[in-house]
Amino acid sequence: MSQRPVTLRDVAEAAGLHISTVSRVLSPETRGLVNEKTAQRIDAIIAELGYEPNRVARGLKTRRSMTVGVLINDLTNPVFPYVVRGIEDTLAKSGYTPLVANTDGDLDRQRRGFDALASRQVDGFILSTALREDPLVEEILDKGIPLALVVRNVDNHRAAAVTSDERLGTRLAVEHLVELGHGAIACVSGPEHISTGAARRAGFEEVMAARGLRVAEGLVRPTTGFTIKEGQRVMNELLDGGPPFTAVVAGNDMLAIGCIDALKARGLRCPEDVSIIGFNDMYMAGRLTPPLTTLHVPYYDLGAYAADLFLDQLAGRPPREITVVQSLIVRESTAPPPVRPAAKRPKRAG
Amino acid sequence: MSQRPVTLRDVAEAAGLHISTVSRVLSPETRGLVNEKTAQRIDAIIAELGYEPNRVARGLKTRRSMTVGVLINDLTNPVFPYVVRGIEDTLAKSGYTPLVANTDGDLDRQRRGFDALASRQVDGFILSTALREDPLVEEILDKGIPLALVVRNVDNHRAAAVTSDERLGTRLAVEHLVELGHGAIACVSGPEHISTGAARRAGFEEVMAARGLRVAEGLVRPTTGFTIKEGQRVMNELLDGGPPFTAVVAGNDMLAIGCIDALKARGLRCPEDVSIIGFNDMYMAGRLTPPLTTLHVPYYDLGAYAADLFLDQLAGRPPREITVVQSLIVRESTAPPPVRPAAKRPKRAG
DNA sequence: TTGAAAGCGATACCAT
DNA sequence: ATGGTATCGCTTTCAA
Repeated sequence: MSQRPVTLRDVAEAAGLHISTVSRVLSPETRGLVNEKTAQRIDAIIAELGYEPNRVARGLKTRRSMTVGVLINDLTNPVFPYVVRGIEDTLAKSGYTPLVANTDGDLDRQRRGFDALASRQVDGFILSTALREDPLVEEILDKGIPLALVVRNVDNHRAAAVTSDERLGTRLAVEHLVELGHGAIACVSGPEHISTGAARRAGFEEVMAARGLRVAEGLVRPTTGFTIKEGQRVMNELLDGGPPFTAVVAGNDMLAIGCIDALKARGLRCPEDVSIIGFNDMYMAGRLTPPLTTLHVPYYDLGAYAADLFLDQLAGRPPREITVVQSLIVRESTAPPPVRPAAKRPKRAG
Repeated sequence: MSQRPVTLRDVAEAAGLHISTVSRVLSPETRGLVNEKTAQRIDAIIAELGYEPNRVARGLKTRRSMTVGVLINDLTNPVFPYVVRGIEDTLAKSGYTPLVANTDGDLDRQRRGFDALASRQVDGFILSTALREDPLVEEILDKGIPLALVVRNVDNHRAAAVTSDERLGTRLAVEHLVELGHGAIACVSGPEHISTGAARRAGFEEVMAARGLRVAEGLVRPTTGFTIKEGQRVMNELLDGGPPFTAVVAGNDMLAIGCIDALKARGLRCPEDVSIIGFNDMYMAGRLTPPLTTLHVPYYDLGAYAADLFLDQLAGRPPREITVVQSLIVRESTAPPPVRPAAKRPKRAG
């Protein structure tokens, strides 16, 4: 800001009152202490002068910055902006502002982001970056700093967290495929050190077992990241060497896209030869080729609830966990299996 | 933060020195004033105690919060996260942190966002929300607050701004279509009160004129928003009543998608019946059906440059403008025109 | 080279 | 109901 902004002192002088009286008017809790008439007079002067409280100065005294540090893996991954919006909108209702930093899933960047935000005196953190075992989460918890996890959870469940029901999602996914007639289903499941990856894989195995469906050795393939490239790589492995299958449950939409790419590269078609189902229902998923069948995850709500959990802790309430439902969105990447079981490891097309 | 954090005073006491000496060590400019030996001793103690400066307190004194308010139309629009990342990465190098708020293109929300950030003592603003005539921009400028515009510019060019070369983009778009053999080209151009919308429309008309191509009355259609819905609406109008055309330059990818939707709804095909080209090369544009021919805009760079311009002003340098190039990405939504000129307003399919 | 003290803008406790 | 004053954590000018 450039022009010297108007301060409490300016208002006090204009009102011919002491600065502390003016201060009292500002806060709802203390406003009752001052004569209603003078209070209103001060209100008028504040409006006239266009006074805006300096929240930084206030924070220095109250030890509350009214800001929340938000660490996000990657804002350019289209699901996270929804999380951030949910956080932002909910926080705003309580006068809080999120400070968002990207980590790129990089520990160094995460550290720097954390430090930068901490030195800005954020009142706590919301993280979408948790690993199943996460030193940063432990550190924050140990320091007694308010924390809410969103999307990804830690294994020890020490922290407040909002996640979506992966069990439900995988069940819906598998049942959908089974209903279409699939029996040999593969799982390209995402990183094992991240709760969503592990939960989707575990859920898959559980549900398959519960339905009495055998999962052939080698049909469950974790990846090293939720990326198109990993989807391609693992799908190629599956097609090259694994047992036959007619459908795959992918750990998220990016992996699903990668799987489809790998299929296409060999002249195989989705869903005619192999059905593929993803997770996230990410932006434009319904407009891809083919439109993706996927599990919708309400990311905005995840963010909103995470903000709630965060605010809860500031109010002294104990941490708790919230789980939101996933819902199946059937589009065109899934269909009945081919009559002659597909994906019989054809040689590379051409 | 919960545990009482270690302060400068703690460090000073531990060192048996005065707080101001310790303070001097912290800042590169004043560090020279203190005995190198004691400076190093203080460094050690700082490390040992895990002292982190309280930037809020520092800001109160220096009147620099080292934060920048960033107002974004809509973070869930996949181009803006790239802008934000560019801003964030560049700002970080100078120790600045962006505070991001969404406006939803809503004036009220914009005001609230601005106020919230201003009261947090941001050192200035970066806006992606500018209208061609924008009261908020004027206000910020009039107050002498550092400001950089990104993506969208104001007509009076008073502010520092980073935009992409719409003229170049439209030229590339039109030339591409002309080379394919199109002559009757429509323009679904986006809102006129936003610089990108207006510039793309103006560029279109200019380039068409320069190539000696007549644009039939009614083939240039501004929209009220950069949305799929608007694309559909206007494309329907075009197909219902306008003169014949074989291609359309859409104001952005969302509009292009809407156009394609409208086409499909009538049993018309893109690109066989009508070629469509968009702007932005947004996330997944290459994986839509059909993959979109579009103008790539380097949004990350736009954000990075905007941060540079912002920092420039803090350093007292005068505002300037930067323009970055757009590049044509040819995919599958454009093709030679049909032999029998398409889009002859067929009755609604069915 | 280091110490002392004022002050950034606000809050909150103690007095009156 | 209002005023006075210390203080939050740090920077910075002035002294020593």
